[in-house]
Amino acid sequence: MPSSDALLDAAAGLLARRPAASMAEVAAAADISRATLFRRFPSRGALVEELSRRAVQAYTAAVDAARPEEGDAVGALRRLLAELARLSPGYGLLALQPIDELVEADLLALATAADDRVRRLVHRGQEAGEFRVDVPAEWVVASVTWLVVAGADGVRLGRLASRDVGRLLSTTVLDGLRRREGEAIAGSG
Amino acid sequence: MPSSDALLDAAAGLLARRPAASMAEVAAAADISRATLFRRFPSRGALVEELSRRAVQAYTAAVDAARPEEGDAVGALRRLLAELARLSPGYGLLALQPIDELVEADLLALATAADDRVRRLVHRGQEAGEFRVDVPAEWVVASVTWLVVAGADGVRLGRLASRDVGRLLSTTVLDGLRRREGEAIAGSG
DNA sequence: ATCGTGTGAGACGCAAAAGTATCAACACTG
DNA sequence: CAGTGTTGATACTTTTGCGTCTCACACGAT
Repeated sequence: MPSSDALLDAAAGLLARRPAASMAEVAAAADISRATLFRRFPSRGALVEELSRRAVQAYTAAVDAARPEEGDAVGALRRLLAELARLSPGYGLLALQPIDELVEADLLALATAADDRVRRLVHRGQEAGEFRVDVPAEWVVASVTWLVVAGADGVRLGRLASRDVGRLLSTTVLDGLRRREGEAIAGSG
Repeated sequence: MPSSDALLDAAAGLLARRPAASMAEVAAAADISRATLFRRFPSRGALVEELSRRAVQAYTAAVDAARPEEGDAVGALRRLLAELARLSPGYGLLALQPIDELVEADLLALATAADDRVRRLVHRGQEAGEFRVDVPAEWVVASVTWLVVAGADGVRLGRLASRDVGRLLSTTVLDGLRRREGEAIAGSG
């Protein structure tokens, strides 16, 4: 009898890999019977909604924990990446992939609000001269999101050590964004 | 009556967002009737196989065009990123997401071979002293793959200009990988 | 005008999956 | 022991999607 957390973790892991998996497969992955699965979640939609909710909450919690408004922008971004790397192995943000239009409006608003805090962090760093100004904040949000997915995927496939992901995330994101003294900024050619 | 290309583009766009979409939805997205869709592809499996084939071939063609074995590693990687950025808007590699075990073995082999060429390019750059050695080639492959997805997604959502994607890809990947003279390499802390 | 081709609309059978209901087994509690 | 509650197994109905088929219509070529 796995706890509700273990059930959701197993379901997230399976559905991230195979979004079309049936409720029977989900139940098998969680080591419970199909009947019990339907007792906990009255429908498939309710299950994926709960999964989306957890993913968005984990993302929001990571942004909260990073305190993106405090200190210098480089340090704040580094804290954020560390938080995001922490939650990626296991089930991570993979459930965020199909977060297009189907999810509940309040969840979308939560995710958007967290994205906005990251955007403001980038703008703050640009105004302070820490970040290059020819990299749009939107690209930072998008690349961070998908690089977290890249890390989780690499770990899942056994091609990346999970303890390395945080460092690699920081390297890739920060080195492409940080502005160095005396370095010319390339134009858009 | 959309051409076969237009049909496949529409199908790829939909299935990348919603891998569980039904054939009826695919037909609607391509603006043809369900009957016609089945006339062109005898089964759903045949459709997704064709989609996977196209995606893998586009990826392989991009690697070919970049000539990763020629010239210095930085330039070669820059060429590769430019090629990948070119194919991303439209439908890109999104169809590669569910390339886990379901696809045909020959396609998987093709994709793996192209990945290997990229890995060798990274190793070559590391041995030549152009790239830092504390970033595993596996991370480069994974991050490039998903950053291409990030670019395509940003363009699709209207948040990124497609002509900027190539430059941003280069900035993010190369600045995190290139080794600079006189710069200390951070340990894994 | 008529033939051939491709298309959309719709109905059909079939299988798989969703969701519901029942029952027996087991654990925990007093 | 009696009572309560959760689970698994199983059978069942309903829904959904796949794949096939037929038919009518539009179109171009002859």
